[in-house]
Amino acid sequence: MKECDIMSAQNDVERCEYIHAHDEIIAQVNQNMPDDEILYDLAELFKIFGDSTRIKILYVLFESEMCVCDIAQLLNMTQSAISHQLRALKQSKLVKYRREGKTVFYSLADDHVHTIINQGMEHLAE
Amino acid sequence: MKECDIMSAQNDVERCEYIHAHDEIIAQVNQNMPDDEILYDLAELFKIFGDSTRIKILYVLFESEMCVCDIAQLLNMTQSAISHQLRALKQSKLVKYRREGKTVFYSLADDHVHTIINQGMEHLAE
DNA sequence: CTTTCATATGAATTATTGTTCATATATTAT
DNA sequence: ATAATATATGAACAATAATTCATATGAAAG
Repeated sequence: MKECDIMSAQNDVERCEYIHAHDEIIAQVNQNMPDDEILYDLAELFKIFGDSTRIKILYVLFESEMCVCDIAQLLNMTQSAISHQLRALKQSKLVKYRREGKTVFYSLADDHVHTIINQGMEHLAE
Repeated sequence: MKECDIMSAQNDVERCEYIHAHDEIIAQVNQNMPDDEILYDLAELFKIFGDSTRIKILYVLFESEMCVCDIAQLLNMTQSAISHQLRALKQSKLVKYRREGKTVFYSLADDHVHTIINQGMEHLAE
């Protein structure tokens, strides 16, 4: 398969008879749609909020910074499970941590977490 | 295994020697933590945002209501894939729809979608 | 330096999820 | 009725992800 065939194959989607969206709208979509890479990252970020264990961890951290073991006990889960999830939260920069001897204290990284979760809650409440 | 064993087994989590969180904090966490069912629903909601195809659909709908086929063409995906994802968005009440003959037009349900996505974008930008 | 405690991590397993394919439903036109 | 078009949906498959288990790392104490 030649390169140009790959490109044209990409455009070989089923088409409906009438396109309802006007050219103006299509132009606006193309203009305002962020790059694929950014949209991918955005989805990855929301994926992090899409697990009840991580949501619970964030709720715990709303109250105070806390060490891994305390979080595990509060949520009645294993240290390993919590540690794995904290890693995900850390990689998304939703939590930060500081070490104090053997203990590692985690806390919320910034205020977007609050806003995002609150908006989610509001949406559910409707 | 007796019932009471199941109950007590639940509390048989590894414990660290020192609990750092003070009683006051633990009480606050227990008080402010929503019910498990709500936290589960919240995670389910964010799961919907956690897929780039659905994010793209939402971005398209930022511009205008649109029919399934137009969305499929704009995103260069099959009608079936888009329809499946629209169902997920519909079930989470993130989009609504109206029928006009053979065509079904989808649009954003409320403004939480904007806020949530914007906050996500802001977080990424930091 | 060895032991102990808190945390992190790799591998395996199980569960979930997105897309495709085939087909069903719904609406309009012939 | 029948055909044609737009959308929806069930089943299968492939890809991801959460938890567990075993073990590694890192820090403090003996």
